[in-house]
Amino acid sequence: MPDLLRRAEFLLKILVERYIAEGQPLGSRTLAKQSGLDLSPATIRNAMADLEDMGLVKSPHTSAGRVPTQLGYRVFIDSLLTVRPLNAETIRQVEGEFVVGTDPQKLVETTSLLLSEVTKLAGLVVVPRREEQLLFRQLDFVGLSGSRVLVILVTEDGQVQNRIIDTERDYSPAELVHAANYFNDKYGGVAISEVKHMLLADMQRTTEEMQRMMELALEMTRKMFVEPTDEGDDLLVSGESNLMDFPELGDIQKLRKLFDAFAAKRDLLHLLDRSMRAGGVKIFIGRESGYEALKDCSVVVAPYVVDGQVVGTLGVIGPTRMPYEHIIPFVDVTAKLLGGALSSIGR
Amino acid sequence: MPDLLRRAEFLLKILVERYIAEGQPLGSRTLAKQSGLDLSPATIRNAMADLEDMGLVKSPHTSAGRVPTQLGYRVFIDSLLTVRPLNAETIRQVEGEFVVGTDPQKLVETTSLLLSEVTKLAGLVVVPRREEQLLFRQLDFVGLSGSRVLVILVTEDGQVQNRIIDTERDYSPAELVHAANYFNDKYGGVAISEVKHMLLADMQRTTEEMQRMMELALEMTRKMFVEPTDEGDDLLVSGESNLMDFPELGDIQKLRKLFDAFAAKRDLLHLLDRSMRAGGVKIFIGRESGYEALKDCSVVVAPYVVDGQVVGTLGVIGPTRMPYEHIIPFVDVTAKLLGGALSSIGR
DNA sequence: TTTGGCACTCGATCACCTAGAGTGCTAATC
DNA sequence: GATTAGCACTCTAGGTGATCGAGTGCCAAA
Repeated sequence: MPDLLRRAEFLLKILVERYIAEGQPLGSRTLAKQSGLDLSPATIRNAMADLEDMGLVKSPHTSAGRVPTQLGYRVFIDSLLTVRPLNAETIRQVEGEFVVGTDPQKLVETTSLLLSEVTKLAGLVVVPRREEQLLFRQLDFVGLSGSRVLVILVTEDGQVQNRIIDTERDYSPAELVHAANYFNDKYGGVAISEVKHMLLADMQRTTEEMQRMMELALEMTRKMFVEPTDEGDDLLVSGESNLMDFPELGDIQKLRKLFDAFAAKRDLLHLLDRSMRAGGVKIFIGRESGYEALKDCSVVVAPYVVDGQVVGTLGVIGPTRMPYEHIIPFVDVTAKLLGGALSSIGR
Repeated sequence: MPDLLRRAEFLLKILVERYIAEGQPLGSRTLAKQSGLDLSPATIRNAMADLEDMGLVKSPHTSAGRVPTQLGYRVFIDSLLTVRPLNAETIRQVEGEFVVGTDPQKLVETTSLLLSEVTKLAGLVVVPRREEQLLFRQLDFVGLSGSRVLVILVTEDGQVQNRIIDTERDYSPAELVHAANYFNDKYGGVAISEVKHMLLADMQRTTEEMQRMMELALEMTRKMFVEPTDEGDDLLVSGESNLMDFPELGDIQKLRKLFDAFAAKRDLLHLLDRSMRAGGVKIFIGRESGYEALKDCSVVVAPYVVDGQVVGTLGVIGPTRMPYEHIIPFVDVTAKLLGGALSSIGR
């Protein structure tokens, strides 16, 4: 009976759409009107009972109409959702934010803000620190007091990282310059992960053939590259407070959990990392994310591509009841625009 | 009647202390017991009526006892508070967090976290970007694609700032190195504000005597130094979600305003900047801060001193009803410890 | 298969009451 | 003159019960 199934689906679609728009449980009477199907409320009731049996809708209590379940949202998004293309106005406006050649850090911050401001949800951007994919460009050593040295690492895409390390003895400025030169000549343009390996290999070699310069450079860089950096990718969240406006998250306890998750970042990062592989927009509804704190939230994310490489993901987080038909295309184009703006910064 | 005044003060002290501890309005009966004064509730009632006339306490409603007003807190803090010295245990534990010679950025992040974790309030640290006080150390130019150049600025205290600028033409790597050397020789060790002035002066001079190198260095650095950086000082907030646990801030609307203030940073920065001048701990109670969003909060801040210079402030923000006797000394020593750890990083 | 009808359930709202905490005032007491 | 006991009063919190309306489930008729 594909016809009946069709109708049930159609009703589910209407129900989810209306619920997303109004936030109120839908009763059979209103649904009968909204559907435009010229069916009596009683018929709708039967259909709703079926949907409830399938686990797609549920009622908060006996006399309160139906709301979509997590599964209901899933079906809605997977096969019923009609995505609205973004209006040209918005696109143009958003494009203006992505000035090619801006400092990558700034760009990423702007993007996160943009996401949250346009959607009125919380914006997420994963800032890639994936050393594997970064190309080494140049290193600088700056001597500080007490045999400490500031190491500045520049990658091909214009990112700058710095770290203070302790060395075993004092080095003269000239020594530092020489060491940096030596290092830059040897490793310029090599992938950072590769630099690590080469470094380790060099250290294995017999020390007699090791020039003093080499030795120095090694000491400097060992801590920079080889010792574990506590920070992997970083997560940028903005507009968290937007989430306080949604009555379904109005419970302070829930909010507290959610905000703690933002502060901890770890779980969220893991979630977003998982969606790097997938091309295009990915959506986690409620518990699908696997994190208790997000059980009443949906996460809409898309990976972004820089110079042909997927380097990170971005998206938004909000209540399960969010206007997916607008959010999805918006996250999609934002990912494309950010990727575009970040590409071609290197040489 | 200094005796009567004394007693009123004493009662205010007891009242504030109990209220901070319990969070419940205090009635005359309980206060009579707690005070240990062997007075009947009726007498206490008279005294409370006086305190109310002075604007130091108020009752939320007719049958609910008294709570301190903003002014009441002020008087309490200014003249009645007995500050508890930190216990040695805590001090040692906290000292362990401040490893001298750590990357300043990391240090400041740790401090903010520490503040929020120990106090269970929100931690605040102003990260100084006051160029006036920074000494120029070294500059690097890294050529990127499309006649863009990455400028890396290192200050004497080991901070690194970087910025991408557009140049008028392509420069060769050799040119960039020369320009950097030229610049570093000329300005090394000079205060950044001074560098700005010298730069402007140099630009005024007749161009004929201007070497090509000079011209190049100028173009590079003009944007870095002279054009307004949008970011002044930066504010680091952590543990915001701690504030959600306080019933007096339980109103979602209030929280929303507060969190927006954290995100905007501007007002908070201004507030904290104001307290830089004052030596030692400064406290803003409720509306004293001048910001509507903070009307139910108190801010406890202290400036921190690096190498004899006040460079920033740090502190906590929480509900007006917070345990000042612990918070105040804790903010105080944290400021001292951070200052100490940041000192002597340069050479 | 659809529909009208009907009994039923449940939440929200309101009026109403009561208990308890605390006050302010007055008159008596130390 | 300060302190206190006593008392009438006020206000909130919490509970009860009634009512209303929305919505359901099910059955029998169309």
